Amino acid sequence: MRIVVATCAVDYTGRLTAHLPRAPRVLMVKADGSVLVHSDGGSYKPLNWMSPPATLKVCEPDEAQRAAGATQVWTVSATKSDDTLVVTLFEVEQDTSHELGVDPGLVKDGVEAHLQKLLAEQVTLLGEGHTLVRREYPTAIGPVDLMVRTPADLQVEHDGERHVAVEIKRRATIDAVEQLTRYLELLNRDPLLAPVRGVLAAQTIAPQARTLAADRGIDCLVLDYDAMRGVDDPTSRLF
Amino acid sequence: MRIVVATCAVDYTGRLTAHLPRAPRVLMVKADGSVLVHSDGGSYKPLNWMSPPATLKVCEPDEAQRAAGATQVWTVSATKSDDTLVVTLFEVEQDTSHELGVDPGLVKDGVEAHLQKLLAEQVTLLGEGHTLVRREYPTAIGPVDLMVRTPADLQVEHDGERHVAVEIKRRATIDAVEQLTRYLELLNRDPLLAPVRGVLAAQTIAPQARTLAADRGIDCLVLDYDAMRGVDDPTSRLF
DNA sequence: CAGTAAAGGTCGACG
DNA sequence: CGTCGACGTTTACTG
Repeated sequence: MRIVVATCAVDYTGRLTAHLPRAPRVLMVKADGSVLVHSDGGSYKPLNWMSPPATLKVCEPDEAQRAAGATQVWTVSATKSDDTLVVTLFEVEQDTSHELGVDPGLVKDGVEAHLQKLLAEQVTLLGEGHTLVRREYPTAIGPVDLMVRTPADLQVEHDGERHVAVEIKRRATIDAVEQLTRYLELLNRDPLLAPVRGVLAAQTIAPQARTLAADRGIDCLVLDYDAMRGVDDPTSRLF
Repeated sequence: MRIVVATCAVDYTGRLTAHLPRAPRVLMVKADGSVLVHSDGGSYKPLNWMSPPATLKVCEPDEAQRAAGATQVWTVSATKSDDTLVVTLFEVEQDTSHELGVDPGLVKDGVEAHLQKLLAEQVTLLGEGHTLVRREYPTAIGPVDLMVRTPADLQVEHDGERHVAVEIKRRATIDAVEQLTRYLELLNRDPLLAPVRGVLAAQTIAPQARTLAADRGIDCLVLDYDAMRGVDDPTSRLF
């Protein structure tokens, strides 16, 4: 990993063209040749970058560039496409290299997977007496997030419904409704399951998704992640 | 901007929980308190990060952490949420700070999209007094790049024309003329818009396209990308 | 390797 | 300020 702090101008050509005027910035060159151009603000996304795999070639500035004060010109080329990033360096404040080695990697606990696990444990959020059949219930077109059994005493109320198929999202959009619709069509052909009700469960549900769901007879369930996590284990989430 | 190269372990708690085991990494602390944790591979996305606005608090390591070799503990807290990033530092190889100032900002966009944006801002290139109705003006068959209003005093000159529909291309071919023709046919049925003039705007216009456009009563406008970009920000182009 | 869904998405436009 | 949609999306997973 090479870290350069310098005044620079950057030009990117690829899917689009982009230009960064001359200003002080931080450049990171990773072991695979990828390059990141960061400023002192914004979020984690660099102002400009080159994705790996890529190769960096350092050139001497030409006459005009040298006249403008340029000291180095980097040409970063993508290996698989013809994307190029040209970095013209002026005053270089720092230029250091470090051997980091391969990172052991991130251990993370996802959101949708976690919501699925929590709702599987708190399946009565779908209604008193409901019981989990299984998570990732397999169908020909993919697994349904949750398959749930409707208790006998509620089957009458719910027009004979015997099962509930649940699609879980962090943020539900129309796509989620379409997805669940496809599952329901398939599941309702299964005499061992039908009739199957559909429930779209999410932390937030887009208005259009809600409308489409209503139109399709699919129920919506808004999930309170923090509350569900709290029920799960109030002490487990200090760190 | 503070840049630290150090062996560290990272714990994130927020929408999800994530953990990075002890390893050498690069830490960037931006002026707004945001923090990026980078390894020597992957793409531009950090292994872990904290989005601005955030505050960084440096703590002394506790007994157990010190016993493990920790020298510093950073607690980065989001201002608006309760997300926290805890960075435990061990061997510190480098720790430098740099004053970068506010970045002049990125000039970016796909060429066609950029041309659209520029022409939207410099809509008087279509004629003095013209004003933008909107970009991506929606129609049943897709959005028109620009919808522009003809000033009242020019409507007479232009045979009562009230609006201009603009199709923008980097390089205009016959296809672009056909596309614009379809839009115009539709738009001219709208009593709130009609009569609508068509303008094909591009960096280069193929001779056949120019001929067909003339035949259809569509005007051609050659765009000077660099000049338009120069008007947009005359100081931004060193190269 | 390709296709698809998720992302602590991020970012910008629009109402 | 929230919502919506695109992104040089990137990333993870699955067949």
